[in-house]
Amino acid sequence: MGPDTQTQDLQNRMNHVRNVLRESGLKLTHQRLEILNEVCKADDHPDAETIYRSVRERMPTVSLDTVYRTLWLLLDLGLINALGPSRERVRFDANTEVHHHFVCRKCGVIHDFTSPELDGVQIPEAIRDLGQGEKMHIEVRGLCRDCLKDKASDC
Amino acid sequence: MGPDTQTQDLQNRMNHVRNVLRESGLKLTHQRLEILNEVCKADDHPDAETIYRSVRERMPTVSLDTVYRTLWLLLDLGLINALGPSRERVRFDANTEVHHHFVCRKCGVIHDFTSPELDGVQIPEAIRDLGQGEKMHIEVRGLCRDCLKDKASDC
DNA sequence: TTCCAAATAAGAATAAAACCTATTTAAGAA
DNA sequence: TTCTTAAATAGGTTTTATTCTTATTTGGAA
Ligand SMILES: [Mn+2]
Ligand SMILES: [Mn+2]
Ligand SMILES: [Zn+2]
Ligand SMILES: [Zn+2]
Repeated sequence: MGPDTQTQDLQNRMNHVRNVLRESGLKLTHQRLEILNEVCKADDHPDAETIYRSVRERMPTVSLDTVYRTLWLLLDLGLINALGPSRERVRFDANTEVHHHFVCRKCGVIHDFTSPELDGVQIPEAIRDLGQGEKMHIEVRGLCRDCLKDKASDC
Repeated sequence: MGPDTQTQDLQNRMNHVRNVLRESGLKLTHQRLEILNEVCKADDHPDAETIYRSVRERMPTVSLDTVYRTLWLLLDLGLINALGPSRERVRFDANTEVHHHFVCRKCGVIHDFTSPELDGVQIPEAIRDLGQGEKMHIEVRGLCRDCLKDKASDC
């Protein structure tokens, strides 16, 4: 993928986000566009502080709070992803049998599940180039039954 | 699994940990055994604070710091697992194509990878009972090339 | 029983993320 | 264009999960 294609991609991306924001009745602020631009340019999974520092080069008065708010907003809109669950503390699991987790994105409850298909999944060969794989974590995120019920009764 | 089997299981578990600690030249303190007991009894993925409160009922002078140190120790020994961000901040990813992550447990670097097998994995039916699955996160944890090299040169 | 490295308790420190509020601004209406 | 206002921001403060510091205690070997 050449630099032209990449630039084109970024343009498309920016336009798409502009549309989503507009359709959601959200304002297209300079801050949001700069932050979006930075997170789209990065391919190394930056944290909020790193994005903050980059944005500040072009926009010295931007606040860290705005960076956080904007990133959570883009996440809610499904325009970016987050690694390592936010607002969560570490939780411990003494169950060492093979099993996986369903994590509720609203209340944070974690349920175990097993699944013949997933239980059999092995660490793929492809990661040999990246390092030595030790453990695989498979996690499904969504809304638990209780939170679905709460949402339904909000009408 | 009846209550007797469960008690038996817990006993086996405790004995196993006693052996691992002894073999590693670590002390079998009352605190460690109480904390281990609590984390093994729980099946709801408790956080450190919750374990702390439970342990404190039987051992009122235990400190939160000891709970944390013990849980990280058990984790290092491979006797329990951790869910969520340990010592890590949230990181963002604007790449919305289907892909997965290799996370180095030492330096925290995150690399993308794709794998025909994993890319095809769907959210299993089994979680219907638990709620509405929205996204699947597959993550391989291990040591990256650089950290492997560092470890080798430590000799 | 004695001894000491390892472990702990208690309190202080750190830092990621959220909160508060006065001020600014995007964007629709006039 | 100017006016209007709810939404968004800046900057400072607060919260809180986790780690650090240090004086004291203790497990376990001799
Ligand atoms: Mn589990
Ligand atoms: Mn990625
Ligand atoms: Zn929930
Ligand atoms: Zn590494």
